[in-house]
Amino acid sequence: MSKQAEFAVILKMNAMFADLGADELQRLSNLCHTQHLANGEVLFQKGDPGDALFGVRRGQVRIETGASDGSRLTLNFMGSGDLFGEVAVLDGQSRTADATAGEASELFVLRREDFLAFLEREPKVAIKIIALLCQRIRWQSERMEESMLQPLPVRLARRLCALAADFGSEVHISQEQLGVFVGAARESVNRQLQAWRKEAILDLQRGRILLRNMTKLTAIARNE
Amino acid sequence: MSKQAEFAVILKMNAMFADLGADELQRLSNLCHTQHLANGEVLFQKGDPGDALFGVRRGQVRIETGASDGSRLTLNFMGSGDLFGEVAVLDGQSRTADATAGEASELFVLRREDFLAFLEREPKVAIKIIALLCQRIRWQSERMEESMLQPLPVRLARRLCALAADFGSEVHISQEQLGVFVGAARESVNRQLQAWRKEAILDLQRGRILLRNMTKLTAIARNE
DNA sequence: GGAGAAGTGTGTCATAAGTCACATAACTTT
DNA sequence: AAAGTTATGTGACTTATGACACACTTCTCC
Repeated sequence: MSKQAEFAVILKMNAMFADLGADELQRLSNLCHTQHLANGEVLFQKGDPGDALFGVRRGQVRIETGASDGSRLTLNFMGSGDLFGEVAVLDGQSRTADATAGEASELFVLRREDFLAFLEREPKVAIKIIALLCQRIRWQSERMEESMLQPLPVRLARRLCALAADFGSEVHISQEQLGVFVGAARESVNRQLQAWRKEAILDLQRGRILLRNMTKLTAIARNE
Repeated sequence: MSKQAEFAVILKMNAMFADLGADELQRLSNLCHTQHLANGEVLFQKGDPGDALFGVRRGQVRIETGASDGSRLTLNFMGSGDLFGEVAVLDGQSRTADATAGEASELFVLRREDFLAFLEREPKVAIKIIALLCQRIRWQSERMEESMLQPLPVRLARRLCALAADFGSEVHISQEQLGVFVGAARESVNRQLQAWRKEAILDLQRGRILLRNMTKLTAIARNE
């Protein structure tokens, strides 16, 4: 499968472009480039000009925001097939968060200038974009509540459930990363995981978490 | 000034429609209705169908989200001239937050069906809407960081500064409301305010806060 | 295979905030 | 003006979590 066709599939999967016609999709896909990232490499930082949209071909990219004091909060975790940077590509303003490769990755890149030119040629797409943006706004609000009003066990359970949906019952992530992910200290994460291990909800290995009892975990995620 | 003309001014002020032509604006304004709310009356709740956009003609409306356990977090505080419900009116999905009148209020109402019909007639406006939505997304991200990564004094100072910008140095709000506003217990708010009073940063009265030293307050808001 | 690095397990302690329980104080209503 | 209601002030206690410190276990690389 050509690079372009692969990108078209990613676009199609991502709701933003889900109901574009095959022809529109193909013309859009033809505009893409690719880019490689080493593990830990920074793709962009807060404040950088937002001049492209990215799709993950393989690998993993963390979207995170850092407070001035160094505490970080991971907003999202993009895996194969995920798109990000839609906002920056539309309005061209600077990035609101940092993006770092969580492992060696390859990305599809759709540059702003190319995308805008496309939108100009195909105004019907603009209408669909509005719906996507609304969806994004809603998603953000939910995320907001989740991360601040809920206690750590709930946040942690939710993250694990979300990761399980992407990667199956064997989640490959360090406790440190998981800590950053839910906005908590590594030690706190560890203690909670230990407690759950004693309840046979999961098992722990170096850099890996094996989810044993998703039923209980989702119950915790729903806040009992 | 007619009701419609007044609504047109509000629309014009609110960036969403800032660069619409006077003619477009007028046709849009003609679609509005008005609605009255008593103090404490609920305009809509999370989950209600999102079938309208609102503009505050006079009064005050709180946009807040409630966790299941009853803890609440006020996301925004809409005063005269503010618009809200743009997202729901565009995608028609259910409300993501609650809206309650903070005092007796009068609202402009623009119904979804009317608005969509308008957009269909004037496709150029759709493009401008995209920019607004992007802006909204960015604003939300900032809000998110503010409210969760910062300690209470910082959040409180920021809110007071924001309120001061709207209402001057005499902010008319109860400590209870302020607590809901920054997502903290009333008592904690009180203790912090007391501490600031001892430092001559502000003065307290029943239902009222007098800001004495905005310099220090903004310093705290910037996290020292 | 030895040295170091990276990840993990756990104890102790400090601290910010929430909760509860009142005591006032200030407005409202009758 | 008496009674009730709402807003505020404050102390005592609890709890969740972060911070530090350190032991122990894998992995990796020379």
